[in-house]
Amino acid sequence: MYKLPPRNLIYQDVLNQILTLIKNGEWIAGDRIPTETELSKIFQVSRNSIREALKILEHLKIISSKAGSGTHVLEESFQNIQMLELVDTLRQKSTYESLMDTRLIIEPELAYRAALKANEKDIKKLENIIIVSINQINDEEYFTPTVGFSFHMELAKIADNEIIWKFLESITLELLSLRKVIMNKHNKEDLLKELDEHKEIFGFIKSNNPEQAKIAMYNHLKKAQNHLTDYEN
Amino acid sequence: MYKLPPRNLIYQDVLNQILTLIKNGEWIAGDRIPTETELSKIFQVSRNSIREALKILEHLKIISSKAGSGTHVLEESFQNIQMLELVDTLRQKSTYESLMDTRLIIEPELAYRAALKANEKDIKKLENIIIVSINQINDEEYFTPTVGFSFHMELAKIADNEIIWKFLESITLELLSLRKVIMNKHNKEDLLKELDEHKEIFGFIKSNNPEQAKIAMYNHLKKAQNHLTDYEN
DNA sequence: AAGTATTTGTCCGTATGTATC
DNA sequence: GGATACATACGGACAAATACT
Repeated sequence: MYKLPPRNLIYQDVLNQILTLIKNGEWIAGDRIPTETELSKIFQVSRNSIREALKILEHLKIISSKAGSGTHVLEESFQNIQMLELVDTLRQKSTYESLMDTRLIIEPELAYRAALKANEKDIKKLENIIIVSINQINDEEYFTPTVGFSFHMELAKIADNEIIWKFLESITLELLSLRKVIMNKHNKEDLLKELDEHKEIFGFIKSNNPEQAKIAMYNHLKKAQNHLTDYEN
Repeated sequence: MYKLPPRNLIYQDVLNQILTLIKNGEWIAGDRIPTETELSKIFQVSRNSIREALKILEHLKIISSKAGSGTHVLEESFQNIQMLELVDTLRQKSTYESLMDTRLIIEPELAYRAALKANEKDIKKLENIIIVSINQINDEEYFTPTVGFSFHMELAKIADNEIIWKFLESITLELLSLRKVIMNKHNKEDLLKELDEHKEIFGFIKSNNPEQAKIAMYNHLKKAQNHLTDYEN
């Protein structure tokens, strides 16, 4: 026997329909949309279901409801629908390959910038992160697949762009949630190799050599990619 | 008289409290959380208000509710909370300066890749976009601040990374919604200069010269930044 | 395997606070 | 300031899906 497809929930249906109305420009930024009671008549569902859909749209900052004055489409609705699509893409297209490729686009440039901008305090902090990593790897009591994470993130912080920093954090944490990354770091030897590459990048940052830092970062990420490919073959 | 700060909405309060419980690890992925009726007793609010909060968390893919089996914290809750924070950062930190800086990190590398990967069809498409732009600029009937948009996006498409492509789209559309970008393109002369730079980048892509394409893109974006600074002084 | 209990899904009615004219 | 229209919030009821015994 085949399973029936799960029945659509009403609030999700309403949500999608309203979203489509706004996307299609039938309800435009600034417009006041029908009242909850009117919507419940239009869609032939209860006011509760309407409200659940509206509360979601409100949280997405696409609409705004106020007692007395009704519900309006926000001026920023277009941008926030874009955000929604960005999140959808991020969820659907996140594979090991695509995420590593994304890092490959961003991180070499961040290394370049870090080599230009790093001050003494930044250098100290990076140095400390490397020392902690060494200890973590030698202290084999626990397994540490996230051992290199803080080095990459600190480097992004030095590059001094909060948007890219947060974006890279999402990308990298998503990557860590995939099993494949852990395959890449299942023995001490591999972890130490990775650490050596971090040391090399750090050296170029410390000596203010942006071009070399960038190349070293590119090669570092490429190796991780190739290393995994080896395993799979 | 001073206005009282708007009273917190109950569903938002509940939402934040539940989110905090999950962030703090008190409710962990896989856990079944209290029933709606229990929650309404715990928080001392109606079941409707609980549901409005839960529906938002469900849409964020942090929890999942099913009739009969209750509400559970999803395995991907951690990543999706990250997504939430990414969107918050994107909303809060998006200024002309930070967004242009973000493009400056990403787009030169995309130009580099485009010069490596572009096939004949891609070249044709880019060429066509430039021709359309020329016509749009000469056809002064309407003002076209988005005239350069499709060139940049097509280039990102050729670079062949959907995540970065969508990310750049969000960034760029957000940028276009800021008034400042339009200041940058208020006369025909400026638009034609911009177009010339596009032609230059295109030339390097067509002749498979990644290094030059990258440099040209970098300079192109830098000029836009500087141009605006001139206006402000 | 069948029936009962539990839990979310959906609906309705009502009272209250708030904005607008 | 009074009347009206609206969202906010509550409680109760039953249906539908799942779990449990």
